[in-house]
Amino acid sequence: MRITYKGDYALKTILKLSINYGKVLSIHKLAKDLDIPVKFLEQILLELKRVGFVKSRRGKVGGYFLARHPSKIMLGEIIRFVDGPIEPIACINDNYRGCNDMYRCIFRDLWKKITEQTSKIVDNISFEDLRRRFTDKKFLAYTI
Amino acid sequence: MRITYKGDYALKTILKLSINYGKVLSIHKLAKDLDIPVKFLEQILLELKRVGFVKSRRGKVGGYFLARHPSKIMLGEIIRFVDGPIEPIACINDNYRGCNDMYRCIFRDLWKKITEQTSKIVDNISFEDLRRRFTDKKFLAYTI
DNA sequence: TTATACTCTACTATATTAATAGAAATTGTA
DNA sequence: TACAATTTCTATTAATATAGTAGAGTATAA
Repeated sequence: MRITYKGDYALKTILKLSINYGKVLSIHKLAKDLDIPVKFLEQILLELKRVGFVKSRRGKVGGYFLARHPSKIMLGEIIRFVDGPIEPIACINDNYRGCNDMYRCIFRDLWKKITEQTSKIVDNISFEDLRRRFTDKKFLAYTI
Repeated sequence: MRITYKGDYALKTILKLSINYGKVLSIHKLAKDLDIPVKFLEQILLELKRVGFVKSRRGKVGGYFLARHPSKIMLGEIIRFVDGPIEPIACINDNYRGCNDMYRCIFRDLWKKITEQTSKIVDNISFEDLRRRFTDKKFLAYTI
């Protein structure tokens, strides 16, 4: 697993929408507050919309909002969608189907173990959990 | 952490040299047995030599061999050297020095936890351990 | 002396990453 | 109805990383 800028942006955006659940936030507002290039965020949000994480409203008071409650969106879902599989190496995905490479097979168990451990973390934390952590930390100096 | 082809090649090469500890193997032999492009492996071995993982002998019966006993080479050392830090996201390396991005800070603990768990695996397995696993598996159909 | 092997520097092709550009469609409101 | 703010869509681009390839040079055992 490697989190790219795109993934980082997506996670921060979903968190922001979670904190503001119920409201509609414009791309411009999100991009400004999260320090993300507007046009890049635009693309990310369109993808997140197509797959059903967020919804949008056009026009004057338009913007984006979460399609589900933050408690129903797991961190791992966003990571996998934006940055691909959790696995540390590509070829583990098809479960080493037809693996006749003995050296690779020795490492296989390790990559699987790492994948399982990482998944256990990201698949058990929802954006509601993150939102709660956020408010608990009380970053009063910042504007939410 | 993401293991690239280069990293995969390096790991398999060190394992091969561990299994054949005490012998000298040529690039050609290694490349052929491990199915790695010769000139690519050449580069990788030079890097591994410069940093002291392997040593080499030139000339007619030349080749490469481990600079240390397999029990003294940890998996994580090779991974970090070839494919960089274990962290799933780049900016965690400097420990978020001067982090005034509250959204990032929320994720920070997670990336640290994932990093710690992964490190715990790769930093506690030596190539001697891997060699033992290999012989225990008794892949008799293959040529070691 | 020669065959075999490592050494070194440079080059290249492709994919991924991280954007940027601009025109079109929608919608609330004055 | 006009318009301003907003999303939508398609294309393009620049930079970097990845995965090699090429070729000339150096060392060494027999």
